[in-house]
Order: sequence, then C-alpha cells, then structure tokens
Amino acid sequence: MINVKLKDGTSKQYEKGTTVIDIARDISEGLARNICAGLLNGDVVDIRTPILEDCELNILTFDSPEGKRAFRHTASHILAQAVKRLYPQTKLAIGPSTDDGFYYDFDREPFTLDELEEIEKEMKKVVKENIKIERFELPRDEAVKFMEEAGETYKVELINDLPEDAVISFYKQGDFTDLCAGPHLTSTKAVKAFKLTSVAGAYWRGNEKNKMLTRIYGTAFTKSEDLKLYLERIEEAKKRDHRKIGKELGLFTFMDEGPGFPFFLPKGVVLKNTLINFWREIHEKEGYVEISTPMILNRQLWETSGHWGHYKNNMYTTVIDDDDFAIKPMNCPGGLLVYKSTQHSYRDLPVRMGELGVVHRCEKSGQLHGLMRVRCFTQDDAHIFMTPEQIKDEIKGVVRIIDEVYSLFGFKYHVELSTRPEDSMGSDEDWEVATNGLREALDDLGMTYVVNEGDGAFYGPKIDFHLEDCLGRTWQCGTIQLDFQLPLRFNTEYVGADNEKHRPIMIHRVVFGSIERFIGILTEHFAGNFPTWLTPVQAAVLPISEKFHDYAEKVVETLKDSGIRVQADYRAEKIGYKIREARLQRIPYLLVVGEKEAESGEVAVKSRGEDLGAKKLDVFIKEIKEEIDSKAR
RNA sequence: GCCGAUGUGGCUCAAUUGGUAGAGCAGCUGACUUGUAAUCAGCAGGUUGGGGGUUCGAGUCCCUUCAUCGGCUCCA
Repeated sequence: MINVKLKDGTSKQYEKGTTVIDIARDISEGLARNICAGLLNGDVVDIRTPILEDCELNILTFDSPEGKRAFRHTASHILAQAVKRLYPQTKLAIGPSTDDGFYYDFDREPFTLDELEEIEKEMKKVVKENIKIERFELPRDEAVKFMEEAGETYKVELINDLPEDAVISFYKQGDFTDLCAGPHLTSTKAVKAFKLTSVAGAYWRGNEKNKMLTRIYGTAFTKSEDLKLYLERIEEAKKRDHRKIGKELGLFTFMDEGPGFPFFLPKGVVLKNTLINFWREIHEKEGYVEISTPMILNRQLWETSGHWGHYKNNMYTTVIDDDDFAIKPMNCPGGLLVYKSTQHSYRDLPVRMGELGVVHRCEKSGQLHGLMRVRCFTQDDAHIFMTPEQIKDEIKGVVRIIDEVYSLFGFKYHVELSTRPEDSMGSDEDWEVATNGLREALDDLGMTYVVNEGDGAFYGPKIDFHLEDCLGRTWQCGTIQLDFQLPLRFNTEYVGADNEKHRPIMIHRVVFGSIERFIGILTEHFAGNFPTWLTPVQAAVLPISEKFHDYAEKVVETLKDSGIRVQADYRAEKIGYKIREARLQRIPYLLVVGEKEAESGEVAVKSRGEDLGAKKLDVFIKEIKEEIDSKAR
C-alpha cells in the first residue's frame, strides 16, 4: 500500500500501481469524468500513470491551465486523425496546445476553407465514436521503424532528436497513432465543443530555412457555452482593433505610399502629445534631462557601436558627399556622444538622459501590423550612466516609473528577467554585479518575475515588461537593459573620487517602448474610450438649434479658456443626430445647450451614455478639471 | 522574407455561368429650427489597387506587381 496526499491535505491509502484516474474515480465520479491530467509531486502526468510510491497528487481538470493543455492536446490529435482519414497522404509534423487552443502542422497543400469544414465534420465523427485513447512505449529503434513504416518522416526526425534517456511514448486512438509525450484524456468523447479557427503557414521547427508547412488552428472547450463565449470575445476584440478605431476616430491612418509608416491625424497628434507631456512630467520629476540627437549619423559611428556589423539589415542607409550614413535604428550611440561631449565627475552620476527618439527600422513587409509593428516609431528612450554601486537604486527608480505609468492605465503586466547568454561579452564579475543588481532591485520592490536563463542581450542582462491587451496578447513594452559593451566601445569615462578615470555602466530603458505601439495598445484597451485627460476631444457642445448658437459659442470659449479640449456642432441637425455622432466619436462629455440652459447658464451633461443632468457651467468645468488633473480612468 | 486570403466611390458592402458597375452612410445643395444614438428631398462621386494578357466583350479568367489581413520567423 502507498500513501497519497491529496490537495485538501488529506491522505488516502491505495494499492501500489493504482492509476491517477482510479484515484480520481475513488474520490468522486464527477472528478473522474472531468479529470484531464494529474499533478504528481509537482509534475504534470498522464492520468493513466500508475502510482508506485508515497506521493502528493493533485487532480487537474479543465479549470487548470495544465488540464486545459491536456484537453486541447487531445483535440489536436482528433484533428490529426480526421485529416489522416480524409487525406491519408498528409504527413504529420507537430500538434501542441497553445494558451487558448491548439494547432497541428501538416505537410500538404494548404487546406481550403471548404476542406476545413469537412475536417471539422470528420472530427465530430471521431468524437462521437467515443474512441478509447491508449498509451504505449517503444524502444528507440522500434519507434523509428514504426514511424518509418507509416511514412511519417517528420516523426522519425523528432524521435532521432530526442535525448538518449527519453521515454518514447505513443498515443493510439483507433486508426490513429501519434508520437506524443502526453498527457491525454482517455477517450475522444470528452472533446465536445471545438472549432477550427484558421489556416496558416508555419515553418517546420519554426526555422525559416525549413519547409513551410500548413498549420490548422483550433480551440476546444468542455462546454459549448464556453466556446461560444470565447468566440464572442474574439469578435469583441476585432471591434476594438486599433486600426479600425484609429481610422474611425481620426487618430491615425496608413497609406500605400508609406507601408509601415503611420500617418498621425490631428486628433492622433493631440493624443500623442498628451502622452508625451505626461512622459516629460514624470521624467522631470524623477531627475531626467532630455536630449535630442540627429536622425542621420555617419557610418563610422555605427561601426563603433557595432550596429553596422550586426544590425545593418534593419537599417536604412544613405550617402552624403560620397560617405555612408545611416538613419538611426536606435538612440544609444547619439546618447553616448552627448555624454562624451563633456567630462563627468563621479559627483554628477547618475546621469539620466531621456530622448524621445524617432527611429527607423527596415522591417520585412510581412511583419508589419498596424501601429504595433511599424518601420518608424518614437522610443521614449533614456540612458542612465552610473557607477556599479548605483545599479540597484537606478533600476528601482525605473521600475517605479514603469509601474506608475502602467497602473495609471489599469494594465496588467508581468516581468521577465533575462540573464547572461552563452555568447556574451564582459567579465564574469561584471555580469554578476549587474544581474544581482537587477534581481535585488526586483526583490526589494516585491515584484514577482520569471527568470529567462541565458536570454539576456550579449552586452548585458535585462528586465522586460509585458503588457496584456484586450485579446490576451502580450506586448513587450518597457525594458531595462544593462550595458557594459557600449561604454567600452565608446571609451566612456567619469573621474572618480580617487582622481582616476572609470568606466560608467549604462542602462538603456523605455517605458512605453514605442509611443506608436503604446497608442495602439491603449486604443484597444479602452476600445477608443480614452480617459478624459488623454482623449483628443474632451467635451462637445451641442446646441439644440441655431437660436442657441450664441450661448454655445460662449460655452465653448469659456471651456477653451479653462484649457479643456472642446468642439461644437453647429449643423442644422436634430439633437439626437448630434449626440449619436459625438458618441461614436467617443467624446466623454456631451453638453447639450438649449433654451433652459441658455437662460440659467447651465449645460445639460451626458457622459458615455449616462445622463448627468443640468449643471452650472462653472461647476461642470470644476468637475472635469478635477477629473483631468487626477488622470482618472 | 515565407505560406494562405483579400483588394469595387471618403467609409461599409452589392454585382447569375465573363454581358450596361449598384446601394446605404458620409459629402454638396435646398427645405425643416429641432430636447438626448440616424429629418426629408435633390445632386455629385468609380479607368473596380497598378501593369500586362486571354476574349467580340473582364470587377469576374490568367500572369505580374503593390498594398492589406491571418499566421510563421523576427521584434519596441
């Protein structure tokens, strides 16, 4: 007999060799029906796993991330089974679960939408057939032979690349068997609610030098109601697409004449400038100075910085008087030149130099995506030059700024710390000091973070901030990177208390990341309903008829004098029509003025569809100003 | 860059098997002077992304090119 400690803290005795699903069944029938995987001493295991010794066991259902993964992984096998039934010549590649669904890669002509429907039908059949899913293992040579005979060359390659000691397992469901580490459900029956969502190309093993395969994306849930909710959320996200809203609200647009180069329209510029003013405000408060460096600098500079050698493919270059120049893809070399233009004492450090630098990067056409991925963008960059002892405090300062900014907008975000990669420059000691500085700063601030071992830049470790948008997509925005390399390459110095020259450590950091991308994310996050302090037009004055235009003008002037961004609608239209348009423009405050208001010096206030009633104009101004000053959401 | 899809007035979309490019909204003109999400009427607006081809005839079929969309890879 063995002792199994369960999630609720209780322990139960089972015969040695009892499987995870047996234990679930022992606990309750319902649990046995919903089990997707087991968590055995902290490791995710297949539900068929026999328990051989005393352990801690947690039963995972679809409600857990691991359970979802197992469930959807089974869905991906059902997809592959359906494809093999309909198109037996298709070769299988891989088919994992993703954060919100699953996919399977096939070596075959791309599927048409009609074929996708056929596949979905066949999948429904497979589910209905209630096929038992069995697991078995094979020694390496037999596994290879098995897949070779099946003609599955990609699987053979996968097996050959498995580590020496790997257990090579297969999952069989009726006429379909796949190489797979699992875990899986025990029958196809449970996968009741699924949908194939799209077809796309994907490289074998994610390498662009490899063959392009055909990938089918899908998602699966235990209940059709949940699937429906998911699909509705996707629809809602589409409505929030910043490209659509940006156009509707007259914020920005794209033209064929400048692929990847956004055009900001008057209202978009107001939004952008408001964001920039806010940025300046907090950075001034935090002791930053602002610089502005040239857009075009000569080749020698880029060779010194290493960009000419390592980043040239992404740089636009030009020739001036027979010499090579490059349009800057990054601001750091310019910042370094500014630092070096005067001498620095240790007493001056840290030097915090901000720059709203417009950079150009030659991105490949297929990767452009609205404002999220462009060829020209404004980085809210800053470079901090400091002594090693100052690392920790400086990092903390930057993290505070980033947290303040993200929290202001109500963003969720997570933090990742990337450490020294294999191929890197600098001494062990430098890396140690720097990485510890980052780590201690995060620990001191009580931040939780993921550590990506070996994922840092070759010149130093970094902290990345990932925002979550309304689609659940994450965007890397803020980043803090330590750099020993550039100060070295540029022979950067400060004079220490010992009257000797020392090399400062440099931080590169951005908060928004790219103002353009950040505006894209904000647009989707708020679905165009920006907070009043940020929105391009804060109030619209809507006269009931021409008779009240004089009063409306007076209201507009008073609001303008108070610094409120206001517009008026003097067209000969009904009030309902004017309100509709102003609402569609997402203007937060609509001020209807007619006979009553003109007489009493009031405005009838409507905000985001809510009727706030008539208010004295000065009261309204006081209230909206308070809202703006507090930057309320 | 790669795989797939798409491209029709400012916007959103129509147009049997190839057979006269239409509508709504927006715009302009006029009437209405309006009380909380679309007043009515009239007018104007298009070499169907560009180029080439097949055909008596191309928005529709073919080639090519550009852009966009969904992915892959890369990334702020």
